This record gives sequence, structure tokens and C-alpha cells, in this order.
Amino acid sequence: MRKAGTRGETTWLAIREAAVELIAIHGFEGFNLRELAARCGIKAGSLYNHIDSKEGLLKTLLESIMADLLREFDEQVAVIDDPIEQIRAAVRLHILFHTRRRTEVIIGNTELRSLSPASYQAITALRDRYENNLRQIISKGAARGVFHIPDAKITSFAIIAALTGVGHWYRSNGSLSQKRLIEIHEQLVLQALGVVDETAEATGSEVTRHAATS
Amino acid sequence: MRKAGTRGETTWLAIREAAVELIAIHGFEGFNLRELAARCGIKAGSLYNHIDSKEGLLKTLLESIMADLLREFDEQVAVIDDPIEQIRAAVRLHILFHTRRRTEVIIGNTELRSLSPASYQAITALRDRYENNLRQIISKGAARGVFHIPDAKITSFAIIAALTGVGHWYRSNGSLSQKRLIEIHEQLVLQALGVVDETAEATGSEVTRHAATS
Amino acid sequence: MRKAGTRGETTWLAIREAAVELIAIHGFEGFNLRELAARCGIKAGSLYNHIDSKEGLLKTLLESIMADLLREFDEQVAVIDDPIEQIRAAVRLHILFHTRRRTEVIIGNTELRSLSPASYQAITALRDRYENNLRQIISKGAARGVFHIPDAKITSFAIIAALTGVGHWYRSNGSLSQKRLIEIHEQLVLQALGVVDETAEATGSEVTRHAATS
Amino acid sequence: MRKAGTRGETTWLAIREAAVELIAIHGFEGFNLRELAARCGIKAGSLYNHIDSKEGLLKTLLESIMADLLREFDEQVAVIDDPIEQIRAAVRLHILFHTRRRTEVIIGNTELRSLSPASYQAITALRDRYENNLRQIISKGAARGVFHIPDAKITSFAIIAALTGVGHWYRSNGSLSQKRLIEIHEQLVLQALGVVDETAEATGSEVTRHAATS
DNA sequence: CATGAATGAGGCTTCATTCAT
DNA sequence: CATGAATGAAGCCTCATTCAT
Repeated sequence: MRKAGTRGETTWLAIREAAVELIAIHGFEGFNLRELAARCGIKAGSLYNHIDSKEGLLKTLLESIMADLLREFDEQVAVIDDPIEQIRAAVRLHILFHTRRRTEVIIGNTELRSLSPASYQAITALRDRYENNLRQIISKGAARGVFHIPDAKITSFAIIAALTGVGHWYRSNGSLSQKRLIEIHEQLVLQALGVVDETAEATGSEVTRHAATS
Repeated sequence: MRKAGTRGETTWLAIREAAVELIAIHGFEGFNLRELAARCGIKAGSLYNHIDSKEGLLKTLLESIMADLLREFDEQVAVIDDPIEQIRAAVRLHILFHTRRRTEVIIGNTELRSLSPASYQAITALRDRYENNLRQIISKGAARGVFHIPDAKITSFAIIAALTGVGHWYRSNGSLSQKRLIEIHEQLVLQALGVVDETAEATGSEVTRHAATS
Repeated sequence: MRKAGTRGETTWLAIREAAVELIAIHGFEGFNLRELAARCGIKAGSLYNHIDSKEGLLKTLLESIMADLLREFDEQVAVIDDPIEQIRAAVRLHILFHTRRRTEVIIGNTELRSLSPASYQAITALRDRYENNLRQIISKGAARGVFHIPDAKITSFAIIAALTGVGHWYRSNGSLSQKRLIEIHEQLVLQALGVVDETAEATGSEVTRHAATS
Repeated sequence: MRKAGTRGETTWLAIREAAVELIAIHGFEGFNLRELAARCGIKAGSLYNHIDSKEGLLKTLLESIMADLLREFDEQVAVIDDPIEQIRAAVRLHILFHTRRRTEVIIGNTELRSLSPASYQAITALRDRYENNLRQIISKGAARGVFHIPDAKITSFAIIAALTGVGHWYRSNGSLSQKRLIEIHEQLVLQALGVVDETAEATGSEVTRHAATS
């Protein structure tokens, strides 16, 4: 929790960044404030000029991550009406967010358990809102007869899990471009949603040329 | 870590079970041996009649989980030839394993980072072998023209992530039966793999009746 | 291990002093940090604001003891040329150092085995340098025909052992003055070195008056 | 303490031998019963079929070492009348005992502090008896005008310390024979005692040929 | 704001010792 | 006699947190 009325904005930013990285590496319980302070060029005691407590820091981090994700969703996905284009935008956003902000997202998924009950509920409420957003798209598409799936809720879980998984293995410095990464997942998701349209056909054949990596 | 056939066998089993549960709740760094011992009805120091160290315990647990998963794969999936039936069996196994042994699997995915480099490599080698098994099925199906997917490797990652995610939300005491859970994922996966057959149509319509939870 | 000139300096000095005493009493393995801390008026954990580890503390102590001894040797003994006067000065220094700093010297001789191999080598190198200094005096005296001894190396070992032994039984509050203690050992050492001069005769008779304690 | 009425004499001997070695290496506080048991091919708990306690074992060891030394003194030294020959015999015995039974003697000197007060007194009484024996020889020689020394008590301390020191550096597999080692120390001791006789002259010159190791 | 030092709680681990089998 | 397992006490060390300077 950023303390109110502090100057030293740069120190706070350094703390934020270093904390995300260290938590991603060691987990919340496994990282320690001394190392965090060292990475920021200060001593452990000085951290308390910027944070309330170790757990407060975690809550702040998780909150802002979820808030950012939700805001981007509102800006880029919620404004679209067509289910197919909307799911495409959602896939794009989710993958971009989960690759560009890999470490932040990892702790967002893993470290919830270290929050106090109150904080836990606050953060999971945001997460649920995001998941619900995605489910709505799928339900709407199914209602309009564009998607053909057995269960909107389970399908949304499966899609979110699949897309989130990308953050665990994708590295932007590899041979696979982010653009291509997104294309592939758009197709996979649309296929999973039972969409069979001319575009998919075209993309499918073009795609096949790059396939069979294994 | 422990010789079999002795009287302390029951203690060791209790340790194993309690450790899995506690690690799943608090994470490896967050759980402590005192509580583990208390759950087994012994004192903390006595744990060391059964384990080498806290980390050694983690390694033992993760190793046996992965070994079990691989063994079941060999018995139930590897023996099938037809890609569609094989992927069905793989989905079934993965979901059953990840729901029946929920907590064990969660720590298998989350706590790898707490292992020493040597142990880490040993365990990830097993995990890679499993992932590779799945990828082979998909590649084979693509080569035979049964599956139509952009990239076997990425597709396998996506499918594994989607199926693994089930363990995070599914509860066997809910209204959704395990049988139904598997059916739904079989369909989702087959659709994602670009399989279009008459069975899917039928299942799809039947399925729609149970769907739309949201 | 600790930067000088800070306020905690007094704590560090207290730790040093108490550690020497406790190690002399119980041995390095036998003393514990809780008691050390208690003697310094702090809690055990606070020790780690001043030391790296229990063993690091031992190394620091032994190092500074040997460094002091070597420095005093350089100042008081190395600057003399005449072998007889030099060996007299060496006896005087050794006894003064081993009685004034009794406890420190005891741990210096006894607790080497508790050091890590690296630290062990560092400290024994200093000790060897000191022993070598003494041997050089004896060799020089023998070469100049002043000392008559069978083997310079063994003789130096014997003399060092004899003088070091003083620290084990001498108490400065007894009836034997430090001045007299040194005189006696000067004579014993010179006799052992085969020096026969008129002074010894004189001292010998004077000495006899105080002797025969047993 | 060897438990009464036990068979398994060989196990007890193995314990004794291994204990001496381990204590010499790690000190009494630093060695542990598990390792001791392992060296004897048994488990830690089984040690208690042979000993009363860790400290009881130490007492037994120290006691028997001192008893052996005293017995040998009575047999080999006490029976001589002439002070010079007697001191020669004492030097020989002390060096032989302290080289042949190096490790035992080291723990005899170092680990006394780990005994309970009662045991401590029992063992130091034996040690004092031995030291007193030596002092008597020196006093007698001084009284007879054969030795010329400032103080019999201090001289005996110095000689004992010098001879005991041999155990710390002498290795029987080196180039220095035990016979020669004894000769050198006989000369050193006799010189220190102020003995100037024809024998010393002869030995001295012969000895000079081997000297100047450094 | 930063620091050095202290705290107190707790964590992992070791170890002498006991005892039923 | 030997063993495996348990105990309880203790040991070293870490760490979030506080506070005077």
C-alpha cells in the first residue's frame, strides 16, 4: 500500500517493480524485504516509508494489476458488439497482457492465498468480474447462434486457462512473434467455440504452413 | 527417503497426506513442519525419522505425483492408436487425475520453484515427458489429417492448460458429474483440434440442455 | 564483519569480550549464542546485526588475536639483533601476551578445529608465521655459535609449547609476579638453548631463594 | 561407562576406539553419537547397551587414559633412583605415550571441561598425581645438586608442556625417528635443568650434525 | 526519508536419550 | 543385543517490523 503524501515517486516505482519480480521468482512467502530493499538501493527499514506492511504491498500490487486488466478490457473489448470480433479482441488483450506483464500476472494468479481474508475477497471480486466479462461474450455468442458450445461457463474457464497458460511458456525474444501467437490462439479459440466460417477456413489453410512444430 | 515394510509406514503415509494438503493451502514456503507434525500426531523433530529435509519432502511428493501420472498415461492412453480415441482417453485421464488428486496436482504445478536446481530439473524432466506425450498425439492426428490445427506444440500447451485449469474450480460434490465434465471437455478439445464429425453434432445438441450455467 | 565508528560499536565490543570468555569456558561448540546475547543485554537474533554466523565470529576473533600477536612481535622482537636479547624479548612478549590475554589465546589454540577449511588455513597461516619467526631467532643464534641445540625446529616447538603452557596455570593475582615469571622462563629457555654465561649464575642463586614451591 | 555384565566385547572396543578418534577430531561437544554408532556398524540407540551416557563415555575414556599413563610411570620411572636417569626415563615415557596414543592424549587435555564437576575432579586428581610425580623428580635432583633451576614447580610445568606439545606435531611416518625424537628432548630437558656433564657434551656435538632443520 | 540496531516470533534442524519390538 | 521411531530440548538463524537518530 503506497503511503499517502509521500514524495520519492521513483523509489516507490522501484519498489513496485522489484517486488513484482521477486514475488514472481520466490513467491510471496519466499521473498524477503531485505532483498527487495537491496534491489531498490535502500535498507529494509526504509521500505516502511513507502509501504504499510509486506501483505499490504501484495494487495496493492494485485489490485492494480487487476484494475489495469479490467480497464483495458473496458476500453478494447467491451465496446465491440459482434461476438466473433469481440472474442478476437479478448484473446488479443488477454495474451498481450499476459505476455507483456508476465511476472505481474503470475503473482496475480498464484499469490492470492497469501492475502488476508478481506484483501482476498477484494481481489477475487475483481478477478470474478473479468471472468464474468468473458463468459458474457460467450453466452451472447451462443445465444445468437454464432458459437456452438456445451456450456458457457466451463468453456470460458477452459479458454481463460488456455490463454493464461501462454504467460508460462511464451518468451517474446523467441522465434514466435506476438502477432502470430495471437493469430494461432484466435483460431484455436474460435474452433473450440464451434465457429465454422469462411475466414477460419482461409486462416486455417494459411496457418497450416507454419504448423507441426513438433 | 524411507524404507517400506516397517511399522512407521503409517506415519509416513500420514505425513505424505498432510503435507500435500498443507502445501496446497499455504504453499511450500508458507507451511511449516510443526503444523505438519501436529497433524500426524508427532513432534516436529520426529519428522526427520521419515524425511531428509523440508525440501526433500517436496521433491519426493512431486516426483511420485508425476510418476503416477506418467504410469497411468502409459497404461490408459499410450496403448491406443486412433488419434481421436487417444485424445479422448488423454482428456479423460488428465481430468480424472486432476480432479481426484486435485491438491497434489496443484502443488505439482505451483511449487516447482521451491526445489533446488537439481531437483527442479529432475521433476521438470518428468513433466516435459508427459507434455511431449500429449504433443505426439496431436502431431500424429494432424499428420493423419484428422486434426486441423495451426501448431501442434502451441495447441498442446493450450489444451493442457485448459484441462489443468479444471482442477482449480471443479468440486466433485457439486451438481456437475465427473462424467459430464469429461464429455464437455472432450467436445471442446476435439472442436479446438478442428475435428468435425457427426458425433459432435449429436453430443452438441444433447449437451445444450445442461449448458448455459451463466 | 562490522563497520567501525557507528553507535553499535559498544555492542560489538561487548560481543567480542563475552564471546572470548564463553568460548574459553565451554569451547566453541559448547557455548551458545543465546547466552552470549544475554551477556550483551540483547536478544540472540540481534547478534546478527554484528556477526555473519557463529563460525564467522570465531574466525574474526582468532584472526585479530593472531594479528595482534604478530604485530607486537614485529614491534618488540623483530627489531633486535642480538640472539640472546632477542630470545629474551620473545619470551617476555609471549608470556605477557599469554597471561594478559589468557582466554583469547586459549581459544586460539583450541578452537581452530571448529573453523571451516578456508578459515582454518587463513588462521594457521598466521600461526605458522609466528612460529617461523621464533625458529629464525633460534637458527640465527645457533649459526652464530651462541645457542647449542640439537635441532632448531624441534627446539622452537618445545619452547613455544612450554611458554604457551604458562597461560593454562598462571594467575596474575597469585604470589608470583609477572616480572618473576618472565625471569624464570628466560633462564629456563636460555639453559635449554645451551647458553652458559655469568649472568645465569648470578640469577640462578638469587632465584633459588624464591624457588622450591613444591 | 562400560555397562556391567555385557558381552559383545568387540562392540565395546570398537566404540572406545571410534569415540577417541571422533572426539579428537570434533571435540566432545562437537561429535555426535549417531556418527559414533555408524562407525561401529550399529544404530545410535544400540550404543546405550554399552554406555550410560555421552558424558559417562567421556569419563571412562579419560579415566583409563590417565590410569594407563600412571601405571606406566610407576613401572618405568618410579623404580629409578638417579635423577638424571629418572628424568630421561620420564621424557621417554611421556613422549612415547603422547605419540603412540596421540588422539587419546589430546582429548585428555582438551575435553576435561565437558565433564561434570564430580568427574572433573576425579580425572584432574589423576592428572595432578602424574604432574606431581614429575615435580618430585625435579625437586629431588635440585636438592641433590644435580639440577640447577629457578623453581621446581614452574620448571615441571614448562617441561610437561614442552613434551606434551610433541603430540601435536609429531607424526611417526615422517623422517624423524621416535628414537631420535626422544634423544633430542632428553638433551633439551637436561639442558633446561642446568645439567652440564660430560655425556651432554658428547651428545651435543654428535647431535649438532643432525641439527639446523630450518 | 534513510539508517542502524533491536526485537520477538518463529522456522528448520540436530541430537542425546528412551523404549517397545 | 539391535532397531526404528519417538521425544523434548535446544541450537542457529531469518525475518517483518519498529524506532531513535
